Amino acid sequence: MRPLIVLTGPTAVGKTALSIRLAKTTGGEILSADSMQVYRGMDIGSAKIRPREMEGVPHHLIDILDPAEEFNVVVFQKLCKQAMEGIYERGHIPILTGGTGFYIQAVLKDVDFTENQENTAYRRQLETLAKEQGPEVLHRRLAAVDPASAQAIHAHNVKRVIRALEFYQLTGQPISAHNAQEAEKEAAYRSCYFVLNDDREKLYQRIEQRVDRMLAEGLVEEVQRLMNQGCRRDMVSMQGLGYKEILDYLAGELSLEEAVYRIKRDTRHFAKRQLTWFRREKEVIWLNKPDYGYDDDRILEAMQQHLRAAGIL
RNA sequence: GGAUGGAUUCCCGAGUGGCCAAAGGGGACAGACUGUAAAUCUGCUGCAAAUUGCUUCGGUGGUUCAAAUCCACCUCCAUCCA
Repeated sequence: MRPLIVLTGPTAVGKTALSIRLAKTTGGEILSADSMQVYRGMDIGSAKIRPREMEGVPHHLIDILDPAEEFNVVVFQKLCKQAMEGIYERGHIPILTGGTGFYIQAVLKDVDFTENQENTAYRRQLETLAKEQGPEVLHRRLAAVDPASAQAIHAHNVKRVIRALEFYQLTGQPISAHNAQEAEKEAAYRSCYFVLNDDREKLYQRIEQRVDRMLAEGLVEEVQRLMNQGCRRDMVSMQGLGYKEILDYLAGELSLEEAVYRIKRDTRHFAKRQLTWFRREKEVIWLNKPDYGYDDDRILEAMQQHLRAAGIL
């Protein structure tokens, strides 16, 4: 199996800085597993690494799309696999860095999304149905064709109910069966899955500070610029934390103070969700910063030990 | 100094004699997640190993079978009059 290093963790723990050092010591190239840093012009709010901070380490999947373009796991997986081929050809080790656990899973386990396309028209139809007649209608429909999914997905979770219905409509098979099958997959690479973490309190402090810094660096101006380019709230890119709230502020629907409060709060919530995801993933190697005295040298050393044990170095 | 209004569980805020460990919201915490994932959704939140018990609604003391709810005094806050 080919080698793959994963370095992830909740937002604002300090993944980026560590990833550069890791890349330099392992001769790796970085693949960004981030749903927002793919977009050009979204730099401040997505905490994107600056070119000079890359220190010559090649980065992939950053600045590859316009904010008006759609992005999702399938696109990510495809682009990521492509980029990895190039990295292997160069004899380097790919380092998957970023906070989107779902994307990491898609690559690491090589989850199969290919057997169906998305059906936008059918989706829209279901969406309006849910809006007009309530989410239970869709859920009942799902129960009729795929009881296992109906059981597993809460009726209020319209997005996932729709996806399950769409899958059935496209393939004639229940998505629950497909998911169960994919869930059994093991890692498709010789890998180490590192999760950098910190005490919750510290993490929340870092989040607050980072949001304040974003404002000071001109987040409002950045969003204003995107708005002038025609970015609107219903775009996938504008669902990003910091973007949707500032957009509301610029539309006069929120005071700046309220917008900032929400960005901080929702980023905390997000960090919690990330942690929940990583806890569920098996085989992850937790790197708690306080355990290493907040010393990146020591963390790096521990990572190298794991990499050697796994036969990656 | 006087008048009036207020003090509720982490926060905001309902509750005016029993159906109140106390609505609702927020936060915190926990979880789900296989084509929007920085999205979407769920659970839980006084303590104690039970449908049981214990401690809570500014403080103290009373009335009552029964008080967060009524009475007295006290403390603090707000507004108004001096």
